[in-house]
Amino acid sequence: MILSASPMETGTTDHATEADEVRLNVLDTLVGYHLRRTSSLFAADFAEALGDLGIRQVLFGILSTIRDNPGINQGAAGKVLGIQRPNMVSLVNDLVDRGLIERRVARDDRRAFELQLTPAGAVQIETALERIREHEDLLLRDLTADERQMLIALLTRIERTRD
Amino acid sequence: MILSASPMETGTTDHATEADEVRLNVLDTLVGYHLRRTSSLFAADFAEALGDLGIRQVLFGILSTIRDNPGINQGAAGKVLGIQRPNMVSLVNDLVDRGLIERRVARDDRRAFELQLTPAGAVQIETALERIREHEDLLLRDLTADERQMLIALLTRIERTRD
DNA sequence: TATTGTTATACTCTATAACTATA
DNA sequence: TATAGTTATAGAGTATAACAATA
Repeated sequence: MILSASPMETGTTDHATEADEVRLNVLDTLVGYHLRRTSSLFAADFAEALGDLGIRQVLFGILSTIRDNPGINQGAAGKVLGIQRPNMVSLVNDLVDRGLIERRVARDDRRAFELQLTPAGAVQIETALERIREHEDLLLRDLTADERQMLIALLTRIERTRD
Repeated sequence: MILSASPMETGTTDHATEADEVRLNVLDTLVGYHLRRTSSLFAADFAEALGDLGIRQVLFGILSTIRDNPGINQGAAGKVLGIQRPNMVSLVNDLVDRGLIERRVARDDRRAFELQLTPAGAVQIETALERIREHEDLLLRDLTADERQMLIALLTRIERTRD
C-alpha cells in the first residue's frame, strides 16, 4: 500500500504503520531537510570512524585550521569555523590537555593566545585525515568525482551567500 | 597577507590573526564539513524565521510526516525521520499539548498510538510551510532552479546509499 | 570604550539502559 | 519473546550574559 501524496485526501482511514510505506512528500522538497539528514549521517559515521582517536568533527576543524594557519588566535579560529568564543575555551583546553596543540601568549597582544600544532598534533591530524578520506569515500561512493565536486561547489556557494 | 596553502611551509612565523586572511585548505575539500556548515546555517535561519510559531525543524518534520501519512504510529514516524523512540515522546507530547496533533490508541494494537493532525495543526503547518519556502528561497537565492534540484538529487542519493 | 579569553548557565539534540503494557 | 511507548539520564552542541585583563 502506497499512501496518497495529496493533502486533499487526508480524510482517508488508511494507516501507514510500516516504514516502507511512509512518504515524506513535503520534506523531500526541502533542501534544509536533506542537509539536516545528510549532515547527521556524516556526523554519525565520522564519530564511528574516528571515535577511537578522540577526534570529533569540531576538534578536527580546529586542528586543521591551526595547521593551515599556524599562530592563529583562538578567537579568529573560532570565527572562521563558526564556533562562538565561549565554546572555544573547553575545545582548545581539550586539545592542549591532550598535547595536540600549544597555546602561547601573543607577543603583540597579551590578551590573545597564538595556537600551534605540536609534533604529536601534526601526526594525529594526518592519521585523522586518512580516516576521514576513507569515511567520505564510503559515504559518497555512489557519486562520481564530478558530482562530488559539484556538490562541494553548490554548498560553498550557499555558505558564501551573504545578507 | 594570504597564508600559504602548503603544509610543508608551516615552519613559517607568519600569523593569521584576522578572519579575512584565514584559509580553510583541508576543510574546504571535505563534503562533511560543508554539510555541517550549511545545515547549521539552515537550522539557525529556520529558527529565526519560525521561532515565533514555536515550530522547530524536528517538529515540522513530525507534523508534515503525520499530514502526509495520517494515522501513522509514533514509532514509524520517528523511524522515517531518524528520531529514536525515546526522543519522540517529548516531541509528540509537545505537539499534543499545543493542540496541533491528536494521539489515539490504535484499534488493532493497543500498545500503539495513531497520530493525526488537528484542524489547528493543519492550519499551522500551512503557515509554517509558507515561511519555510521564503526562508529556503532566501538562503538559496544564488542557485538556479536547476541547481537547487541538482542539490536535492545529490543529497537524496547520499541518503539512499546503504551499507 | 572595545576586545580576548573566561566562567556560568541553559536549552536543544541525541543516545542508551531499563521499565510497562501489550502482542 | 518481541514490540510500542515511556522514564531517566548523560553527553554533545550551541547560545547568552557578565566578568577580568589588556588594548
